[in-house]
Amino acid sequence: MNSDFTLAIHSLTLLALQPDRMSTSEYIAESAGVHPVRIRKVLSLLKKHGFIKSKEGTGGGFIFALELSEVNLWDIYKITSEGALQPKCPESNEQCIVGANMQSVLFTIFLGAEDHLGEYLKNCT
Amino acid sequence: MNSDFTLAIHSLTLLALQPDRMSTSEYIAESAGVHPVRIRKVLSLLKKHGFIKSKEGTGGGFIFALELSEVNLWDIYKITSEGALQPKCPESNEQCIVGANMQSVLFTIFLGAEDHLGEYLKNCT
DNA sequence: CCAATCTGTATCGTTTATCATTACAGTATA
DNA sequence: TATACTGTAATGATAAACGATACAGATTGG
Repeated sequence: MNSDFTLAIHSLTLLALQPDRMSTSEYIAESAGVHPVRIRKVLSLLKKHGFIKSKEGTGGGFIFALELSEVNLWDIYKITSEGALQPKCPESNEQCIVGANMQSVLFTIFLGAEDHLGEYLKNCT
Repeated sequence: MNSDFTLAIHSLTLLALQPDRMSTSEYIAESAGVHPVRIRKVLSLLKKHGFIKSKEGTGGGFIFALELSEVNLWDIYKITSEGALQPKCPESNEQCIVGANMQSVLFTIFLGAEDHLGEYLKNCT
C-alpha cells in the first residue's frame, strides 16, 4: 500500500482540528512531512468524494465538509488505496484454480476485516 | 505488501493437497507462476517456523509439517510480511503527535482486523 | 486591473521495492 | 561419483512511489 491512505487520514485529522479556518496544502504538508503537491493530490480525491471543500486563491485552502461521525476508515481506504491489498495471481497451469480462489478469498477477508473494524476509528484522534 | 504472503499460502495449500510425497520448488513455482528461487526463499521462512519440512538431494523437496487446523493466516502474515501494512510517519513539527498516534492506531486496527478474521481461513481451499 | 496567494495537474527524474535470473555451495540418493 | 535437490548470495531489469518543478486557473485585496 502506498501512503495515500495515511496522508488522507493525517490530513482529515488536521482539518478536523481546524473546523473554522481553511488550511493550506503547505501547512498540512509540513505537518505530514511530505511535499505540498502530494497533499493536494490526495485531498483532491477526498474533495471529489465530498469529504472536504477547497477554495482557490488568497486565503483559500481546504476545510472539512462533513461531520466526523460520517467518516469511516473503509471509505477512505476505498478512495485512496482500493486494490492495494489485492495480491497477484500470475497465470499458471492446471493448479491455479487454487490461485484464483485464493485471490478472491483473501481479498474478501481483508475487505471484511477492514469493514468490520473501520468504524472503530471514525472518531479519530 | 509484496507477494510473499500470497506465495506462502499458495504453497501451503499445494503442500496440503500432497500430504504424502515431497513437492519440489520447481513444481510449486510452476503452479504459482513465479521463479523457483522465490519459492525456496519463502518456504525457507516457513520451514524456519516449523510449518513445513524440507529435504535436500534427489527426491527431496518440501512437505507439510503440521495439521491444517494449526495454521492460521495471521501467523503466516507475521512471518512473511510483518510491517508491510505499517505506514510511514516522516518526522515533522509540532503536529506529528498526530502522526505518531495515527501510525500506532492504524497498525493496531489492521492487526486486530486480520487477527479477528484470520482463523476464518485456517481451513484453506 | 494587477499583484499576490492558492488550488489543480502534468511532467520529469530519483529513489526504492520487487522480482527474475544466474551462480554456486551444501546435501542426499542411487 | 553423477544427479537432483535445497539454501543463499549477488546482479540486473522493471515498476511503483515520491519529490520537485512548472504552469494554468481561481480568488482576494489593494
